[in-house]
Amino acid sequence: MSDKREAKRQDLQKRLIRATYELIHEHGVSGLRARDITAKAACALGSLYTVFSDIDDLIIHVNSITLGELGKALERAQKKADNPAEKLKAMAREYSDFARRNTNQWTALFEHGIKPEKMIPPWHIDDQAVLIEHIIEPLSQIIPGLGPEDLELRARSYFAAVHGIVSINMEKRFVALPAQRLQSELDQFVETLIAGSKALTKSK
Amino acid sequence: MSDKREAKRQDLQKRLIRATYELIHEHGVSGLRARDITAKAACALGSLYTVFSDIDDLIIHVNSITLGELGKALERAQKKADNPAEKLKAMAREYSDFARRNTNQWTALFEHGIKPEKMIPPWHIDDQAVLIEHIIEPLSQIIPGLGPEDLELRARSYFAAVHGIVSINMEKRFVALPAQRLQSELDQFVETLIAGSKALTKSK
DNA sequence: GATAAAAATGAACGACGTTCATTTTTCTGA
DNA sequence: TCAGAAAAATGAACGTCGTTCATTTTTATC
Repeated sequence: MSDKREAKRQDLQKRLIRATYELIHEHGVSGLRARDITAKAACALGSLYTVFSDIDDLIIHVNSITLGELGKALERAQKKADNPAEKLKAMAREYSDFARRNTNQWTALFEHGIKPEKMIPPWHIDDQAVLIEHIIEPLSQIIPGLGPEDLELRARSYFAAVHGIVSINMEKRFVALPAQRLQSELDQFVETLIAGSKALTKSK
Repeated sequence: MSDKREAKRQDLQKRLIRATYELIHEHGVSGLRARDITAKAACALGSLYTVFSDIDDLIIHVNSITLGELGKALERAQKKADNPAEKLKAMAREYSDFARRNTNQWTALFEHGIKPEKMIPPWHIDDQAVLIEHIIEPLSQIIPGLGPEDLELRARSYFAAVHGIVSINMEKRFVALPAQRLQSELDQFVETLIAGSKALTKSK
């Protein structure tokens, strides 16, 4: 058996990621401490650095898990609806709901101040595709005749717009809308976007 | 003269804010150190805490200055255009340009992870009104017959949407669009929003 | 099972924000 | 004008934290 080492290594990784996930879930990313993580993972302080380069590295792994969960939630929401416009509205609603249900994880994912000097690993950037991929198909039905790369760009912008509305309501800046009000505002917003898209493609 | 104390106090405040402003402008908020601030302000380390409660307190003051600058920029952009739709587009463009020109300040303003436990002072929340106030009037011409509070909410959402698009392009998440491409995407986006607003108000 | 290689450990380091005992400056009133 | 009180400035010291590293423990090889 030559892979007991690898097995232990992977187990340690898993325990550290799980511990970080739980600490972020419960207490948020801002109070995250290396000593708490290693205590929860039942390993020594230094062990963290034999498996991850950084605490940020660990946070990024948790963020990828969060992206996976968010992707599943968006996919489910979209599958329930049966026409493109309803799919987009359902996803916007689910996005805001997910942020409300998992505020700490969501904050870690989007508001964790990245140190500008070091790069985000490519695999994590790939994991962010879930934010957009379920938008593309319904959008293509609403705006037919758009090339694949224009379509993806448009999907990005629409995601970013919804994200902006949700995130401004999650932060303390401005007054936070009650959940009910935010949802109707989002509905209205997506409808406006769809109506505008249709109007402009027709006139062109 | 009984106010020499007050004068010195205010001078110290000004020097600390100016020093923080310059350090953020040059090196960004992430590398900000109390020792650098006080060195630049030519005072002792401890003096910072006789005038501000925190480094965060100081950052908030700088953020309010940035909001003022941003507000002026948006106002100028809006004044140059001569119809509501062009005003909104000009402001979206200027918003993205401002973020590009003053990336470090902009990041400090919007992405500085706020410690969730302590409150943002009311005067700083008030200062954020500049982000919205120049949107309201043009928007009211595009969507007539909307009550003042609905109008303000709508303006907030539209600002947040543009902010979302800009901020996703400023961060490393997803690929950053070239400035040119972002501007045309923003133009397109604002036009879509306007067309959609008009279409929906007409049909209702 | 002896030896070498790899990994785990936690004490120690360095950087930082904040505090606090001490010194310096300012104010008061005779 | 000056003595004494009040306020403010000072920077050394403290505590917390992320990260490193010499040492110990575990695993692989023959």
